[in-house]
Amino acid sequence: MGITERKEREREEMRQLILEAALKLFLTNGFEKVSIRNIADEIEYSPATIYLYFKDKNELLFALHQRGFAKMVAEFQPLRLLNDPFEKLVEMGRAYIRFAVENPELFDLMFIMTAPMDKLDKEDWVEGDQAFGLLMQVVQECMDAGVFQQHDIQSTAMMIWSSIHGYTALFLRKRLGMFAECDVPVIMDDSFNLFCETLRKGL
Amino acid sequence: MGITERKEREREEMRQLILEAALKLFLTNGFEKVSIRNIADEIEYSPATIYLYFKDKNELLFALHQRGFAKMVAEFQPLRLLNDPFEKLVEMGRAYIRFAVENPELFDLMFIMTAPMDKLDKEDWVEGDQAFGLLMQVVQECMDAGVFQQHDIQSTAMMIWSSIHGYTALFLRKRLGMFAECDVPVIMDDSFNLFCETLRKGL
DNA sequence: AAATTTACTGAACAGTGTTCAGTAAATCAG
DNA sequence: CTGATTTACTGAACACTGTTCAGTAAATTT
Repeated sequence: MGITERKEREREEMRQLILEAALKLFLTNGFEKVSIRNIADEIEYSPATIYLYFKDKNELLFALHQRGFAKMVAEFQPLRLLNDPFEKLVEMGRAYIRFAVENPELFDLMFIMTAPMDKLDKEDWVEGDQAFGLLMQVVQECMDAGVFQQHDIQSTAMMIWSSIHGYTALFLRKRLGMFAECDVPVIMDDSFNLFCETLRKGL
Repeated sequence: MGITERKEREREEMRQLILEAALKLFLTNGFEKVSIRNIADEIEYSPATIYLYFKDKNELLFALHQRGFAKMVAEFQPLRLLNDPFEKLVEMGRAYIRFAVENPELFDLMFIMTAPMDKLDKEDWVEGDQAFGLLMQVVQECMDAGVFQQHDIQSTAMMIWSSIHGYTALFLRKRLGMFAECDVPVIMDDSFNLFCETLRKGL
């Protein structure tokens, strides 16, 4: 009975169609300014239809959020080639910041916006979990290689992630108004390099 | 002609009345769930009245945001008594995190939400500027005392602020789902202590 | 061919931020 | 004190928002 399979496939195609349209609109107009009606218009369906494929707007956002992680993980792949674990860590941080600056809307959805996380009960956040696992792995390598002293991995990884995340969060939410606009990138860079140096010397 | 003075005073009182009501509602119900109409109801005025005192919702939010900074600065005062500059820095970080955890809505407004910063043209962000100045001062003291090596102050202060801010941003936006809920505070604390230790050794 | 399931929609509900003509009171000028 | 003007406020509306639900037309099953 291939008919139910086809139905299911069509259903999945429709979901993807919605997500694609939503992503396109979000990336061009920003999240705040895109409504369910806009998305419905884009795919030439009624707004009510969207609710046949997603429970509510948050679920739709969460689906996009997963796409964001897929993209980020893809961009992290080249790092696997690096041999020096510390260099790998540093480049990972740089990639994180670069991703945030180049994909502000996606990054927002993944790490800053409240909306997509509102419904999540407990440990459904597989994507975040995996990404953090990757970081812990690299940190472990640094410790094994003697670049860092032995410390609790979770806390160490958390410390590094938080630090890197801080830059992006403050930058994306426009909290660096105390610097001249043109100085911001260079200060961010200097600051990041200083952090790396400090880690290498002090951790 | 004391009449214009009285008018001005009454106007300021009205502004404060609105802000007080708004803050009360925001802190009890969260920012997302409070509308201009709610605030108007609370003070028993028409919604349109609020627009006679604030250009739009963002301006109202920005006014509250300033109150948040006032409260934060007040909580930072006891730190002035500390003599050891490094201890001062550490306690400043701890106070920042504590403020975020104990006043999540205010902190959100001050450092995470986009809304209040949307209209701000360039360097209107006096509050943030002052707070950052305070941090730079302490960092300078640490360098002078020989706890840190000499580095560019702005970048160093930025590095420290970002790092501390990262914890709070990830925590408040519920991105620590990879840890068991009960572990979060202890990991945050371990991680913060590790950061301080790393700074002392490596900076 | 008839009955049933599926996919979709128009219209509505209750809410949002914001504007604006209109009103009543306070202030000013003569 | 009276009439004109300014001030403070409001009700109603506009153009949105997310979401629901009865109703419809097509696809599928019987």
